[in-house]
Amino acid sequence: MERDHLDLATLGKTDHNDIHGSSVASHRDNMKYEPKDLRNSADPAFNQNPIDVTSSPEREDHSTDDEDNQGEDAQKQLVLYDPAAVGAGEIELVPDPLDSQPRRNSFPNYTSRILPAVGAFTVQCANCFKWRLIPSKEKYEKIREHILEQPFYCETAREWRAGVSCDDPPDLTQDGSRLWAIDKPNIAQPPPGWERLLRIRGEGGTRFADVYYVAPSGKRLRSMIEIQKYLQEHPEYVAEGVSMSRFSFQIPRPLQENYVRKRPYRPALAHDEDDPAMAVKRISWIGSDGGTDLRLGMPGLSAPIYRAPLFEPVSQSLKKKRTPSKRMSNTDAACKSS
DNA sequence: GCCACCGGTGGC
DNA sequence: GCCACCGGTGGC
Repeated sequence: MERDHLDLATLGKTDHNDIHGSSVASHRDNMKYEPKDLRNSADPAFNQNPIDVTSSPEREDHSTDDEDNQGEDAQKQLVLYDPAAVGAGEIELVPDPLDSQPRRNSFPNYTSRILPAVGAFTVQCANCFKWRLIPSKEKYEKIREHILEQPFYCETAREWRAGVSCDDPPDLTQDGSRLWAIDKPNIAQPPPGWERLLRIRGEGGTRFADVYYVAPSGKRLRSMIEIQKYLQEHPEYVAEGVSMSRFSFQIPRPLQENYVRKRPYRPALAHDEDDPAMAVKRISWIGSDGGTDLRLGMPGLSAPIYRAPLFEPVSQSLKKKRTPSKRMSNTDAACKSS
């Protein structure tokens, strides 16, 4: 059985003490795209999620134990789910026809199968941690855009669901019947007339998903550079106020470990490329690990459609891990991983 | 021929 | 490990 659907969820819990909402600047409105700048930008839309999101399904349903620690895990999450596994009718929202369109991959290494698609959008209440379904992709994007400064609460959902409160049961739980992934916070809404498409890749691939922007003309753009070129070629959009800061190609992160195949070891060319012995080692290492560990059809624990429990702790945020002084050399990494 | 989907690669 | 970019290609 294959998943053919996926839910998007936003984890809304924030540590209120950490909110300095005024920092969302509207700089970067020029056309010049400089990736280096983006990495160091204060614009959250271009930065790594600054706060860890550890999936905590057990915590989600009993909100008693240390919520203080949960406080800093304020982000958004995507939920991937298989409607066939959860039963029809539990989730009636069909957020986006484009995203929900059944897709089939055709790559040689894959048996033809349905690719996951976003099936619903959900956000976690910053107060009770319960998940609330968001009725549309547009609404979800709107909430996501300012989730750090404007946390989501169950009461927020009253806009489309009268009287809902933290006392109501959650709309969704991380019960293992869906795939969950972490979304990035504070991604700008696409400009009017544009669409931001998230395409989930098949399991066992080299990356989890791709983001495309679809211009009003229908043109699909897949990188900031392409956006920049397109805007330069179509100054009418710039005149309308479309700027680079309205785009982000950040993808969510799957909560399921091993959904994405690990990248094979990359030799440290700078250190050993002069050493013939090391060169041989490199070749043999790559050769021995170059197989396709696709992990497709990995049996679940109970029924075929269900999978092993999904909610391993997610890796720390990049920001924490990306401490240059702590990075292992590639040689060390090779030793560790073998 | 187009394009959606995927892998490779360089950089941090 | 993660991100960003982009080339390749099978299926339509």
